[in-house]
Amino acid sequence: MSKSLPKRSENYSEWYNELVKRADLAENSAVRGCMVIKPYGFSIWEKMQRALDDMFKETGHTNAYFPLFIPKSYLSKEASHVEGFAKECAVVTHYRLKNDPNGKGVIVDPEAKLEEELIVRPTSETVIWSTYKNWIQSYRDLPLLINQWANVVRWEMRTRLFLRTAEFLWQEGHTAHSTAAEAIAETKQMLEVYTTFAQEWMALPVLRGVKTANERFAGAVDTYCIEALMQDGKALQAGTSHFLGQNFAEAFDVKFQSKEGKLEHVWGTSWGVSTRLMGALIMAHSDDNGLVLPPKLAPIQVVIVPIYKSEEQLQAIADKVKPITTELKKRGISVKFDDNDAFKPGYKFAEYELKGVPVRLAIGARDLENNTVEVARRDTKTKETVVLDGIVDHISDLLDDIQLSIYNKALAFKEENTTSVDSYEEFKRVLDEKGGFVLAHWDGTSETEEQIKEETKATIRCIPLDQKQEDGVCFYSGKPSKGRVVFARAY
RNA sequence: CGGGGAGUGGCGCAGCCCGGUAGCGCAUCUGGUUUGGGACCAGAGGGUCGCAGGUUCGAAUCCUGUCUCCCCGACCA
Repeated sequence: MSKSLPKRSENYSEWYNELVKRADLAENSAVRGCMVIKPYGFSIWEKMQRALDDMFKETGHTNAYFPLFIPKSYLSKEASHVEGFAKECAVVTHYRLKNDPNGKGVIVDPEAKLEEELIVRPTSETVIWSTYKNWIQSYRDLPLLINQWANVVRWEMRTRLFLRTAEFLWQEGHTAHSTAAEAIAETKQMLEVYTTFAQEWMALPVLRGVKTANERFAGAVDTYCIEALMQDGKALQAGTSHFLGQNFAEAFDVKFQSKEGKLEHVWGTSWGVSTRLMGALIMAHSDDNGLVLPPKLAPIQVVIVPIYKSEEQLQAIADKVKPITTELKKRGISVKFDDNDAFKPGYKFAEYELKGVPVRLAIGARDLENNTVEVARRDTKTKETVVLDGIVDHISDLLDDIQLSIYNKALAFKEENTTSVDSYEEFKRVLDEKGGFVLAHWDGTSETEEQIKEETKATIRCIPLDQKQEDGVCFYSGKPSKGRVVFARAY
């Protein structure tokens, strides 16, 4: 195993794959397309879950759990929904194994065929709406605001750790409302929640927008999304929030009696983010030395590496460090004192850089003498020697500073890599030479969008929510347009 | 599903063309010296070479079949 990572500039995707494995985030499993999320990677996901879950609760949602299996007939109830997922569903056909009569392990018992096949959920709208039918009778039962944390399966042809795996973890919110306006407000509210989470926790600036008909969730009236920009200039959809209209209510016959006594279909939303966010986090901030984690999501925020020659020195350092770690923990800062004797300091420095620990303290004999500590920050790779008095405040401020400066760096990158173009030539040139978000006028037709996709591999990421109304002409067809949309090559 | 590549100790690879009973680096274990940016020395353990057939006195190596994984395309959060 070579010591250094591949360079981003030389082979971005190899850099990503190696980083994920070397930083102990995840690995490929024995099952094709499925990943094992390793403890270090999972603790980052847990931090994401915690922050998001708190925000969901704060906005009135409660968690519940619905089954992994969906009767096949459910999927066919909403026409566009089936069409969207049919090609990538795993199907359970039998419920029993038996010993192979030829003595070669076990075989599927042909006697145990299911009357109706079960689909492993690719998303849960259908089971959930079939349940909501029983839960909703009156306007008094509304709104129904539910989230679930679950795994889902989409049988992908080509997979990549975190970015696209056959099984992945996510949360899916499913809400029911008595009016369209209220459901739309919910859809937008959750988009705001995702935006806040991405920006404040992941330090990831995002674009908010609406998907075009082509990119819309199968079964939705409108799909809202947040889009982030990765360091290689490709866009990544980081979260989606769907206004479902009455599509699923009609398909599953979910009606409520209004105050006026009328029977009406309810209005729905669904929204989700997945372990894909891990991919976004990695690709947005990390460098050729390894992960760069925003302090708010780092499993270990501060690591302390002792530098010593003897047991006595180590003990002296440990004594010096003890009150600091106690005080840091009291403030909710996670800290690790790495006194493992099996590795030298240099090894540890490299290791914690690879793992993206935001702040590293090194303390040795020199520091004991001078009452100082060496403070190194991961994001800028800078080091300074600081006196121990007031070190806890210093670290606490430093973590805030790192969180902010990672965000600002990503924001500057996003702005530098957002380009407005007015001709097809320019469009193609920017895509090939620079990448990033490309703002351009589009005539609003699916035909144009599809042809552009076919010719350039770029898709419309979204119609931005803050779109400026300006008259222009579509760079592809020359037809009139009312505003610019965001194109990019995407993950 | 098309096109390419690869399966050999835990990991990364060499050996295969030209058959002779398996080797290197990292990791692991033991002992010692080390410790301010990925330590060094000495010793040790660990592989029926993806699987199944075949050729041969003899197969990691040649032949046939088969399975799996990875990369590139079409599909997708």
